[in-house]
Formats: sequence, structure tokens, C-alpha cells
Amino acid sequence: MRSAEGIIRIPPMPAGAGAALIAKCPVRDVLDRIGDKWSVLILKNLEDGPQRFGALKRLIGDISQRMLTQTLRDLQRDGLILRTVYPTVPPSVDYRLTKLGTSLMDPLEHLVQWSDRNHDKVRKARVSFDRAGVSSGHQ
Amino acid sequence: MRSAEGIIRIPPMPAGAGAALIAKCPVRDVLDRIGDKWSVLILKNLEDGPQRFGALKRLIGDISQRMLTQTLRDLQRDGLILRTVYPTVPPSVDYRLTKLGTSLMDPLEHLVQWSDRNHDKVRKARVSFDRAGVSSGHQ
DNA sequence: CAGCATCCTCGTGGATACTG
DNA sequence: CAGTATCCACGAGGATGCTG
Repeated sequence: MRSAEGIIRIPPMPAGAGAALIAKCPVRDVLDRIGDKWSVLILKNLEDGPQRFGALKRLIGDISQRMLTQTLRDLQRDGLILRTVYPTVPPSVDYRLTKLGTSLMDPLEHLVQWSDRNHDKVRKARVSFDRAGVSSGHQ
Repeated sequence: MRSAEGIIRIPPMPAGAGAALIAKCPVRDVLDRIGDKWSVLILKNLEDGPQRFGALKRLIGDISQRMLTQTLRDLQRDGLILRTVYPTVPPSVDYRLTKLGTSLMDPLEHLVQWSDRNHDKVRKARVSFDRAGVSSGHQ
């Protein structure tokens, strides 16, 4: 996204379509973060309290340290999680949601619930779409 | 995501962390769809009624036909939008939300609102993070 | 334990040209 | 108008090895 342009360009904002908010950049800011492969999973695993790096890795199971580290950094950078280092030896670090991060969990929960309720409809739509050209009736 | 594995693998589901729903695959199904670059933008532009291909392209502005076509197909495949072809010449096609697609707009709206309310906090967190090592206090 | 560094693959998405 | 087809660049993300 913010690759070559430096800043996200906002299209002409045409007046049609009944004030449909065209390029709602703040939304992209959020989706670019939680739309990746691991962010939501990490956030949800911090919902019930702080977790250490290794614990998170075990909880998620199929994440590489590389991606865990990187995603944690990004979430931290955006102020969604807080990283705390305990000067023990060997070192101990834990991560927890910030207030901002916690506040994100609420709208996220709506999405989670929608997914739970509708993901089999989606799956059926997919097989229906794949089986025929388009034929089967939705709506 | 569903590249080589065929189906998404579900990690061991450890019993720790107070029943944190680890690999909530339905969520990934949703996020994989709306987490891409254009889906949400397209959906939001269909919120107020059907739109034709060209209209959508103009509304969004900086999308290529390739990505518009492809994203529309994916959304249609998942049963979120309905494609209607009018056998005129030259051909005319429009897209509209299905019931399923409409129902998704609600949880999505929560996310949009969160973004609007918090994206400057996120931006400030970012500059704060980038400026110092980590120093500045969140919470 | 909690990372960082490096290499490499592959999917997403942009640009461009062509068509029913 | 509403696509399809092709080529290509880039960045996300996996695998592996090393470190304070």
C-alpha cells in the first residue's frame, strides 16, 4: 500500500452512489494490520491476559518465530499491544493488550461472530459457484 | 493460505490461556476475503444499491480492471454479491449485495467506526514508536 | 528464552494489450 | 462496456541457523 506513493492517495471522491465513503483510508489502516495472517490470532490469544513469547508460539502452534516477532512488533508499533521485558536471566518478555488494543477486540468480536454464524453459508456458496458456472440462486 | 495444504490445518488446540479460541478458521475465511486490498471498498460501494462494473471502477478510482474483476468474482463466489448480466449490446452487468453480503456490512461497520475513532491514536503510536526505541508510555 | 539474520518461494496485485 | 490474457515486480511469509 504505502509503497511508492508515500501516502495513500484519495480518489476524486465522486458525488454519486449516495455518499458512499470511497477510499476510507482509516479502514485500510486497520485492515492492513488485522488483515494479515497472524494479527487477529495473536490479539485473541492476549485477550485473557499477558502471554510470554514462547507461550504465544505454543498457543498458536503453526507460526514461525520470524512471523511472531514481526507481527508482535507491528502490533506494538500501532499501540495495540504492550511489550514488557523482565531483566531476568534468561530473559523473560511478555505481551499484553493496551487499552487501544482491548478496544479493538470489541468490533473484532462482531466479525468473529459473523464468521461463526455464516462461514458454512460461505462454504456452500463456494461449492455452488465452483460446481456450476453461476447458476444456483443466491439472494 | 489454502495453497499446498488443501485444507487449513488446525493446531493441537492446547488447553491453556483460558479457552482462547486458537485457530478460529471461520475468522480466517472472513479475513482472507475482506483483508485484501479491495474487497471492503467494493462492498461499501455496493451498500447503497447495485452498481455497474464501470461505475465501480470510477467510484474506486485507483483499482485496475484486473483486480476489480477478480475481487468481484471472489466476492460472488463467496455468496456476498450477486452478478446480473443484462443481454443488451453492448453488454451491461451490475453487482449488488446479497443478503449474506448485507449482513456482513453490519460487523464491518463496527470496524469502520473503530478505525475512524482511533486511527489517529494509531498514527501517533507509530511515530512515537519510530522516534524512540519504545520508551513512550502507552497503556 | 526470546529473539535477529539470511535465503528463498510464491501469491498478490499492477501495467498493458486484446476481445465479444 | 465488461471483461480476458500475459507479463512482471514486490513483499509477505516459511525454513534454517546463530546469539545475548
